[in-house]
Amino acid sequence: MDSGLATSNGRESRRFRVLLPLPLAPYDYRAPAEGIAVGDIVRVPLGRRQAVGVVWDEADPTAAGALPEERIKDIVAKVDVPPLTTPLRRFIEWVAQYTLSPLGAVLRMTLSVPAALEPERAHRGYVYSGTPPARMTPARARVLETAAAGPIRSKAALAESAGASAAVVGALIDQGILVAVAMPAPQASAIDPERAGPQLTTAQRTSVAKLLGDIQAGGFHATLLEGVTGSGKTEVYFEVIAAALRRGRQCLVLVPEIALTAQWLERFEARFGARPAEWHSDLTAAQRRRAWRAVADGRARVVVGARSALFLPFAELGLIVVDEEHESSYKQEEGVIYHARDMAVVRASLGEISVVLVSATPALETVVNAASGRYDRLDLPDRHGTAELPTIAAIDMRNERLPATRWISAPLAAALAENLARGEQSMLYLNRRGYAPLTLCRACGHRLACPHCSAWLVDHRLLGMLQCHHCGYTAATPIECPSCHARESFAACGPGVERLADEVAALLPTARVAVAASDTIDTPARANALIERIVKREIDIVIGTQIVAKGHHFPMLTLVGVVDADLGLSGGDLRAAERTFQVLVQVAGRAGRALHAGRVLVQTHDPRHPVIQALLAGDRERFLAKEADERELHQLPPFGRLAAVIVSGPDEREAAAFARRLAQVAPREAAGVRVLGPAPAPLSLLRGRYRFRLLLMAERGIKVQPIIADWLDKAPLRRHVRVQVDIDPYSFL
DNA sequence: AGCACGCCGACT
DNA sequence: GTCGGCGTGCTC
Repeated sequence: MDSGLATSNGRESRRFRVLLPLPLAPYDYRAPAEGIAVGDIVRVPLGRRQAVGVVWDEADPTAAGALPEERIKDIVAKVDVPPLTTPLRRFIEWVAQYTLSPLGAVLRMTLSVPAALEPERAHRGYVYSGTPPARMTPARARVLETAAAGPIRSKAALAESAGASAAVVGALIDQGILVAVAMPAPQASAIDPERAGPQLTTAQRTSVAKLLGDIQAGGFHATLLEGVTGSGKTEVYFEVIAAALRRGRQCLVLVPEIALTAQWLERFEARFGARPAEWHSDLTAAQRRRAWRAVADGRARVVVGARSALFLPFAELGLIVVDEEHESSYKQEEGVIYHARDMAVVRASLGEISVVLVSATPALETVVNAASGRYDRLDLPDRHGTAELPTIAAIDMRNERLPATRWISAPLAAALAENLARGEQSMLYLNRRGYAPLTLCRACGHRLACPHCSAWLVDHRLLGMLQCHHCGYTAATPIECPSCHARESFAACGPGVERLADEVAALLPTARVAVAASDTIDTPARANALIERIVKREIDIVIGTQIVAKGHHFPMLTLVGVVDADLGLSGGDLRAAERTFQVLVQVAGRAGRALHAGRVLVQTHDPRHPVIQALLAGDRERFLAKEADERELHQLPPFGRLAAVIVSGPDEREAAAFARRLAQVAPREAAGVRVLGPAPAPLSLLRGRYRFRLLLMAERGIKVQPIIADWLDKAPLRRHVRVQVDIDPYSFL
């Protein structure tokens, strides 16, 4: 097609659709006949400002509704960054249509670092010109000495190593005593795939051979790599990474929680001689900028990152690994709502590359996909020979009759005491942060709730405040009851890990106790420090939330107590049983193996529950089979499709009215689709917005996105009311 | 997302 | 009389 146009200056030009990282459709811009291509990142005028966008495709100026030439503006400039690859652009389109999000909103996840698109500031170092300053001071002397002697340093580094302020260095620069020279960009340490890997077991070699075959053959391959902790899954996928690197491709390793990857990074460095690039929310602005650019221009050969790393602009991605693929933190719950594991498979498919899903307890969806042949499946048996699972026993809490302020049963307390006497370590697992999940007034029964959410405020005594776990609202504990004004009338209800620590201290005063929850173990350094203390046996009892469930194995940890196995089994979440089973298996896996047999005690009010039964029997296959039957019977994922439509607004009645309006125009059942609701969402008030949920259930083969799009078109939005679509919802909160 | 325009309350 | 609150609408 000839899209050449005559412009005012008589030269040929072309018209492109440019996608901006905004919730807008692509806009048309004019470009010179040469020099701009699809995929390029460009700066364009937008209103009275400029924006950066991506040349998405060629525009057709003759199409119906096309803007007249005089309304089209010129592309200002090409940004000096490699263009987005075709697979990435197709991926962005795919995610947008799948999640029913505006294309630009998805692009925004790729162009997430505006600063990385600015021209790279030359790294400048400063050297001594040889001319001493008119006035010499001790600080100046130190700076000049440092500048003359050592390697070329930046302004900040010079000040730091000379023990002078930046102002001293700045003055010397201004006077021309120190002169700027270009510094070579800091060289990324080279990841070396040729270093010798560890000796592999026969089972590992078999798995490696299959995965290397996929890499060599090229094209899309999805593989589930399954095996318990210690079976050597990581070594297997490290070999696959090495193979992809040798073929000149970049690799992406997705991990659920970056705070816990310290050990992983060490293992990676031991294998490849250098660290991978990291991508997660805790990066500083400068780190983020550097990482984005390194990924885009191909210097970052391996990236380990949280789910958002999936949208990074890889220049030549050749392999994706999704570690702990069953983890629910792969589900993004805000903005563009997506599941990073599933989108990783899509990304691999569009890029025609391999994806490896890794887990000791794979998600039911993944197991079903493997069984149906969509994914290949590799199994690693326990490398320690016979799978020596710890002995698991249930404690029936209905027989224990504990007072309302105690949660550790007599048998568990006895086991803890015994372990302490033997000098062995124990772990208590309770998935509840803080001291107590609820605070109420003894005088009038008033419960302290979050003003913005329908949730109780959690008492955090270590932080000395009340906190809402849904919106982060914090408040001091009031002195008097806001309802009846009684003083000192508050009672803490229920246990959190902090309160459990008090109970342990009362039961076993000599025990050294550590509490591990995401609010105290929030950085890799802190996680490391705790692990160190446990390994050095400075701690007798670790009390933790699910952050203790995975990762390190402690040989002297021989007892795990699951304080409340029923927590999480209730609550109407279709994956509750599955998740509880997974975390219980992982927690149980912490219990020692080497010299000492591990023991797991599970406190439950429902020892007959299939999850508890399957856990006691150590029979995951049976559990999964039962769970699959159950879901198939009810046409639930992965045997049917679900989508949630969440209506929210600051006015409860307006939001409810709109939700009812949506229900009135809901698609008919005849299409193989059913709509339930609206019902108040389980967190009916979140961050000051009232929320109502409609649930769409469809048969497996039905494409729900066009149905939902048509549906939402029938009910024009009212102001202040917002509609969110969650395809394949996980959390029902 | 910005950034304008626009229409109602407390102040140099 | 203005400064400024954020509601509404537009950007090729």
